[in-house]
Amino acid sequence: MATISDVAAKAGVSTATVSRALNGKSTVDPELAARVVAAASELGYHPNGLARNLRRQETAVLALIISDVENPFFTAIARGVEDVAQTAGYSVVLCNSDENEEKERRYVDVAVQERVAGVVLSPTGGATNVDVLHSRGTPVVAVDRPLPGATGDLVNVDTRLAAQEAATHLIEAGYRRVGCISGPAGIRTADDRLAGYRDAVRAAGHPDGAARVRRAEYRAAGARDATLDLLDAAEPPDALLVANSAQAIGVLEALSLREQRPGRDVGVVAFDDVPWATLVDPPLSVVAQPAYEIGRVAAELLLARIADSSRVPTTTTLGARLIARHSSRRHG
Amino acid sequence: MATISDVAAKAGVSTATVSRALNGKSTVDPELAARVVAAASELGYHPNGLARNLRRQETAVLALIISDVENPFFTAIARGVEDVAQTAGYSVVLCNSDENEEKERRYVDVAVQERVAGVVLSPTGGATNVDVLHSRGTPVVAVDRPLPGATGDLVNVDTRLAAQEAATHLIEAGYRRVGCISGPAGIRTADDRLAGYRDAVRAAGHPDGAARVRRAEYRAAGARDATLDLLDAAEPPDALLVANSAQAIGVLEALSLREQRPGRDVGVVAFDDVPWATLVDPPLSVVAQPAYEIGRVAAELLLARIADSSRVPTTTTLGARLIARHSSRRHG
DNA sequence: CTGAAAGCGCTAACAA
DNA sequence: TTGTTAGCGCTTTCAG
Repeated sequence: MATISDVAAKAGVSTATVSRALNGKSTVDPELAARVVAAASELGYHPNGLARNLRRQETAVLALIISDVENPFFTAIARGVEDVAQTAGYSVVLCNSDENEEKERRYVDVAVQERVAGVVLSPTGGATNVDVLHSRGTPVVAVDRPLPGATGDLVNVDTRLAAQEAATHLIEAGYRRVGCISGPAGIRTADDRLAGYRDAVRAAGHPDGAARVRRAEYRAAGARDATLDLLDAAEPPDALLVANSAQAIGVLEALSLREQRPGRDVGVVAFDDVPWATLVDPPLSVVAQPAYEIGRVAAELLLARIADSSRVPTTTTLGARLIARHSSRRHG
Repeated sequence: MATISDVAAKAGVSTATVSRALNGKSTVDPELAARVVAAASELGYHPNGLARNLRRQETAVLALIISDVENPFFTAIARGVEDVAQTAGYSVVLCNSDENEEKERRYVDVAVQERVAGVVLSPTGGATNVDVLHSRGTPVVAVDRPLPGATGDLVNVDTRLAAQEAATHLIEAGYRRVGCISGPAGIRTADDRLAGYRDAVRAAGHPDGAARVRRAEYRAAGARDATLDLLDAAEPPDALLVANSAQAIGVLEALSLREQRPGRDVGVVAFDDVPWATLVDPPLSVVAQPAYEIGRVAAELLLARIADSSRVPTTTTLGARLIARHSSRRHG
C-alpha cells in the first residue's frame, strides 16, 4: 500500500509537492510534476480517500437511501440522482432500507459516520433517527414522502390528487363499485392514495366504499390475497385502484384466478408505468409518476443545499399523468 | 460537530476512556462509562467514521458494483448480498456502472480510495481497472461474469448450457427456424447465450441459423428493432431465444406490432423469471436464474476472503431452471 | 515554487 | 482501570 510519502521519497520531493502535483492545485514546476506522476504510477499509488476526507472534512459521495431496490419507481429515482451527481463530480451510494425502520436507522448512522456530503432518502415514516442528520448539519432531501420532522427539502408528486383522478376515471368509465388496494398504514403514499380514492368516491356520491378497501404490503403476494378477499365478498368491487406496481401483479394474478377479465369484469388502474404495462392483456391503465425527474430534482436540490446550507427548504411537487389503456374500459 | 475530546472534556476523562467506553472493548469503570455515555448523548456525539477507519485501516462496508440497477436480475443479487452482509455487520453500498466501462472504472476507484473491505462486481468486461483491486489487495468476487484477469472468485450460472437447453426446448416443441436475440458482443453472458443457442441449433442439424441472430443492447428498444428486422426478413424465425428480460419486453412488443402471437406463431423463451412473466398472454416461458442465491454466495465468499486472503480462488456455478409456459407451445 | 510542520478525529500501545 | 502519547495518510498554512 504505497502512501504519499513513498511517492515523495521516490520522486525526491516533499509530500506537499506530491499532493499539489497530483491535485493540480497551486502551480508546480512541470518537471517535478512529471517526476511525481511517474513515481506515483510506478508505485501503483492510489490516494487514501479516508485520510483525504478526514483532512478536508468533506466527502464527494451522496447517500441515497431508498425503501425498495426492487421497485422500478425507486430505481428510476436512483438513475436521476446518479446522473446529476456524476456530472457534479459526486459518487452516489445506494442503500436499501427495505421499508424497514431498523435498516433505515442503520444506513442513516452509516451516512453520518462516514460523513457523506448529503443524503437523499425516502423515509419509511416511522420514528427513526433522521433528525440526527438534521442536527449534524448533513443536508437531506426527502423524495416521495415527507420527513417526519417536516423540515428540509422534499420532492414528491401530488399522489392524493393523482389517486383521486384515477378513481374518478374509473367512475366515469361506468364502474359502480370502485375499490382500492393500498399500502400499509403509516406509509405516506399509501395513506394519500387511499385518501384520494375516498375523495373521488365521496364526490361521486357512491355508497360507502370502506368495505371495498384493503391494505397490504407493497408486494405482490399481499395484494393478491387482499384482492381475492375482496372478490369473494358479498358485493365484490367492479373496479380497483391499485397503489403500487408490485401490488398490481398480485391483483392481476387474483383476477386471473377468479377468471375476471381486467376492464370488462373489473376495471384496474395501478400506480407506476412499468415497462410491461402494455404487454399484459388487456394493457394496464396506470398513473405514471415522473420518477427519474424526481431523482434529478432531488439531487439538484441537494447539491444546492450542500453549496449553501442557509437555503430555505422547499417542496417540489411534480405532476403524475394518468395513462388510460384498456384495463379501465368496460367495452373494447 | 462534537468530537471525542469534547465528550472527554464533558465527562472529565481522557479520550482513550471515551473510546473504550463507547466501543465496549476493554473494561471500563461502570460509573465512568455511564458519565461518558451521558456526555456523548448530550452532545449528540457521533464518532467520525473517517477517522476511525483511517486509524483502524479497515472499513465495514462492501461495495457492490452492478451493471444495471433497473434489471431485476441484478437487484435480486443485491438483496442476496445485502442480507448476508447485514448479518455479518457490514453495510453495502450499491454502485450502478450502467454497463459503462467509464463508470465502472470510476466506482472501482472510489472503492479503493475509500478503502472498502471488499467488492462484489459484475464486470462490464472491457479493459477496465479491476486489476487495481487485485494489486491493492482488495478482496473481490465477480458475479454473473468473470473478471477479465480471470483471477479471483466467481459466482455465475452455466448460462451457455441454459441457453442450449432453452433452444433445444424450442426445437423439440416443433419450431423449425429458431432465432436468437442476444446482448452486445463482448458481454460475456451475451456471448455465452449465443453460443449455447448455436450449440443447440447445430446439434439439431438445423440449417444455418446465423441469419436469424441479432445482437442488441440489453434494453427493450434495441431488442424491439432487432426483432422487427428479423420478422420482416425473407425467412423469419418461428421462435426466439431472448437473452435478457428487458429485451423480452421489446421482443413481445415487436411481435404484437406484427400481430404474431407468442407460442402459436413465434415461440419465445427469455432469460430471467420476471414477476410479470405469468401475466402476459400467453404466459412467458423463461430461464430462471438463481439471482438471490448468486448474491448470497458471492457475499459469503467475499467475507471468507476478507477473513483469509490466502484462500484459493473458486468458481461457483449455479444451475438455471427452464420454466416452460405457453409462449413456447405451438398449440394450446 | 517548494518544504517543514501542524493537525483532521480516532484508536492502540505503553505507562502509571 | 485509566491516562499519555504516537501516529493512520493526507492537505494546507506558513516560511523560505
